[in-house]
Amino acid sequence: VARTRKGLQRPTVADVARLAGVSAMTVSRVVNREPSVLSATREKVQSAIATLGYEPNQAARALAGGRDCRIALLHSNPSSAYLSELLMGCLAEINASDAQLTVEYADEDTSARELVHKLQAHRADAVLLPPPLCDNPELLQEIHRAGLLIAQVATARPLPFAFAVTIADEDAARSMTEHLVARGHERIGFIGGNSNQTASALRERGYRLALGNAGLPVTEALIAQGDFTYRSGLAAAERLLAANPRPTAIFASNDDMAAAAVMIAHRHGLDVPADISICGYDDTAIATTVWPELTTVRQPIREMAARAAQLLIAGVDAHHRERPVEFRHVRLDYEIRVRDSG
Amino acid sequence: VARTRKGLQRPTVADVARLAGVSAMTVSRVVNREPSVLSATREKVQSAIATLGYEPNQAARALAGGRDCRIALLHSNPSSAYLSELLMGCLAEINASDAQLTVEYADEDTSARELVHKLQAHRADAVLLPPPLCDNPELLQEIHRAGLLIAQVATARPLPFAFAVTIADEDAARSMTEHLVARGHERIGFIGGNSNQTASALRERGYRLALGNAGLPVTEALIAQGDFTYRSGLAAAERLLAANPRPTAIFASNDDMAAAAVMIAHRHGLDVPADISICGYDDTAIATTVWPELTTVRQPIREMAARAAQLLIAGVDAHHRERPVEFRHVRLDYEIRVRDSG
DNA sequence: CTGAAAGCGCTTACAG
DNA sequence: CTGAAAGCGCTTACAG
Repeated sequence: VARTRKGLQRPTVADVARLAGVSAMTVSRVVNREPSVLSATREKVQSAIATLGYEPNQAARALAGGRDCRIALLHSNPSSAYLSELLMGCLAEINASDAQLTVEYADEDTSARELVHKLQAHRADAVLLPPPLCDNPELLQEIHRAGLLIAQVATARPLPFAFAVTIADEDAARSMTEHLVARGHERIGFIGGNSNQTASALRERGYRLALGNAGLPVTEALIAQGDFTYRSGLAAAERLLAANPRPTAIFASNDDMAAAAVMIAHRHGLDVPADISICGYDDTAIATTVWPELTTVRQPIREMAARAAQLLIAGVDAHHRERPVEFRHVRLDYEIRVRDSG
Repeated sequence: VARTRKGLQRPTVADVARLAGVSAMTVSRVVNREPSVLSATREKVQSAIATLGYEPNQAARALAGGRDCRIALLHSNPSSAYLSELLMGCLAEINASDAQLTVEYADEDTSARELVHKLQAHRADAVLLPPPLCDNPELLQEIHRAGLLIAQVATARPLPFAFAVTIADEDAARSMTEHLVARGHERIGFIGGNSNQTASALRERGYRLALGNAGLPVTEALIAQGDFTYRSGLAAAERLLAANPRPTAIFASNDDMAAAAVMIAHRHGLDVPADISICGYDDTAIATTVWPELTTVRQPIREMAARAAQLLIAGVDAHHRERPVEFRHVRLDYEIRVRDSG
């Protein structure tokens, strides 16, 4: 005869079982979507769940199930817009299961060893890596050797021993360039991203491809190197505007650099987009806070993070049950978001 | 004789108890820092914990303790920099305890009722509210009536039935203005924040106070209204620069508007800070991504969120144990960060 | 396809 | 100040 230790009791499996006229086991099976339940039984249970407003107790599930999944989000310093999207995506997925999220910061000069130690100190089972960390082979190796599961987000070089969630960067960059071509631009500048991220090369390749397909020349004076920071976009845009004749459009490899290009254009007395079109990449918050708002490639960062977290959680579970882990590489859709800047 | 269901067993209270020669209960007491344990006993236990590398299982604690603390971060749309700081602060604190974090978005026109329903659907026990939601009396009332605990972050109007974590906004704004005065500025423009946030008025008051203290006139033409968005900063800065004579410094009520002011200054061909000094407020990521980097008031958003989460967790626990909840209002320190913009 | 029993690792409520 | 017992709400492993 159980005594009540808590004030406001929530319904439990036992309550649901009683109401549905089945055992607790069966309730558990329905909740966990096991296929072996007769649909008649399933329905009785589901209606009992609905009428009681039953919600499984995650702590009990974790304890009984012997799971305990901690996933770490390891970031160096993506823009805060990127980071908050990553966080929101992870949290949504993590809350649905009974996992825990920890966030770790990786300094430029933190060694792979140190990072792995930090992860282990926090008892992480798996690690979600956004760029540029997802492209650091040494770090990936070290984490893998430590027995942690890995999910690479937005990498161009998915590893055979890691999950990966990407978009088709080359296609996206090609589409964006084609959009500018379709608007009549023939001198289209390009600001490249940091070469330590594999996606950078893909974006440039897409740009070059589109020009080639359109029969336009690829002019090296119209290609400037940036490193994804606003600051680098400033310098790169200056260089591009110094070209003679100057470009009538600039496609930057991310929104921060595109925003910087807008600023430089304004300082040169140019109207955007009347005098020059400027497009970005990512569709982070800055794309809609600057004026004019940026035409950009929407990369579904939040969804990508959610998917990555989901893969990791399932992977940890499989690992736990000593089942083989299948490292899937998932590709999500991008979108061209046309706004006022070009 | 327990059979092993898991592969890699971590040490449990039983293991620690055995090694320390005490009961599991005593281990639990030590872990929970109960004062009633003899220090000799405590030390034996602690050394056993250390040698085994014991870490309590949060799921088991939550289950046995009958707790189950869910805290919701309810945001409308602070800048993503602000949001990611909030998230990081919450996560740090939440992970330390066995709470869960859910993030909810509140649209402009979501009614207080709907929001409360959403919170209840997610079984939130407590809500952390950043501006401007923390200043919405109707929403606060409704949440309170629903029996959820509230923590207001960065409000100027802490409620008697809510936790609050703030900085001294008026003092901070006064200090920043004094800094500009000390640099010899006599015509200092001000860009105000959205009047739906109580902190906005405090910042303006600090600005006016500093001018008064310095014997400088308060010129209404040098005060422009913004709403904390980059866009509004653009317009406000234009207005200020139209004043004759124009200001030699502008103090904006947040970094986004300060960054916008920098952009407008540049468009007017003005050098920052040679021709005009520009200062911000918050010290979010944009302060160091724009060029020149912004002199600003550092508001420790992450720490504020962490503290708020901590108060909420303790509050939920107290509530659970039917102990009285004491609504503390905590004030953290701000800092003037002098950089290149002014 | 469904169920009775045992156990996950901790804490509560009692004793002493 | 410390401990033996029971229980938190669920799932595993085994039967049938």
